[in-house]
Amino acid sequence: MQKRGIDIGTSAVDRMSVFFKVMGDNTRLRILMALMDGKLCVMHISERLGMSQSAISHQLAVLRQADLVRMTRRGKTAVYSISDEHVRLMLDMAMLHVNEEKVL
Amino acid sequence: MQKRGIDIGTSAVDRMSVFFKVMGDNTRLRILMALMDGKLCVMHISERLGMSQSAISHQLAVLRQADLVRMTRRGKTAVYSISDEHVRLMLDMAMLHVNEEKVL
DNA sequence: TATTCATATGAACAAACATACATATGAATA
DNA sequence: TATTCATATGTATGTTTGTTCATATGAATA
Repeated sequence: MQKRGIDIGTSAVDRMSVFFKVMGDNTRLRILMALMDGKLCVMHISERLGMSQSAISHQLAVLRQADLVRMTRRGKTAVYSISDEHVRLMLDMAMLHVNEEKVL
Repeated sequence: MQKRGIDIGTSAVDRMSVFFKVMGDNTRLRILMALMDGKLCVMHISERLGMSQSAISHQLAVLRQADLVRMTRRGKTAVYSISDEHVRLMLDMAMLHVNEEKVL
């Protein structure tokens, strides 16, 4: 039977599909893009995307689990940032891909 | 309200999330990985993945719509191949990403 | 310690999805 | 043209998923 859902993949392809699946949600991707400009706390993200604190927090949990973002505390607020340069690179590349003119 | 599902995105982020969403399914990703080695017809893919012809065909339709694969006819058989070098590159990069040691 | 502020989490629900099964299409050949 | 082979497609179904609402956690301050 086929694995579905976001879970701990074992094989490389499993891990890849989890990675893409996590990226493949509009809200999560918009969160990541917002974080491309710099660290942000949950409230700011939720204001920026015009979405509830809860919705954002849930998606941040998914991004955290997938190790696409990191969290650090500054007093009461949780500050989120892009996890590493690989993620940045993938986002940049995907951006290029979707903007490229389809030749052929 | 939030867009969900695989549809024709309009903004760059929309198109990106569609791109990642299409990649983010185990079956579709395995199809793509199989095609990395060269062109394949539907039957061969379905044998290789151990899945029904119907399931594969449905997913190929999704991949085709997203322009991740191309189809050409050879007599009765439909031959599928990776659409372009961008897709290859993304797959290679994702592979590297999931295999990299996490050094904080 | 009690309160407040920021975030996280649990449960529930509607929407979206992947697959199976049955059937249709469509190209090649008899 | 009738048949066959390879693929595509429609429908149904169980599962997954994103959001909301309500509530819990947990750090800082009074």
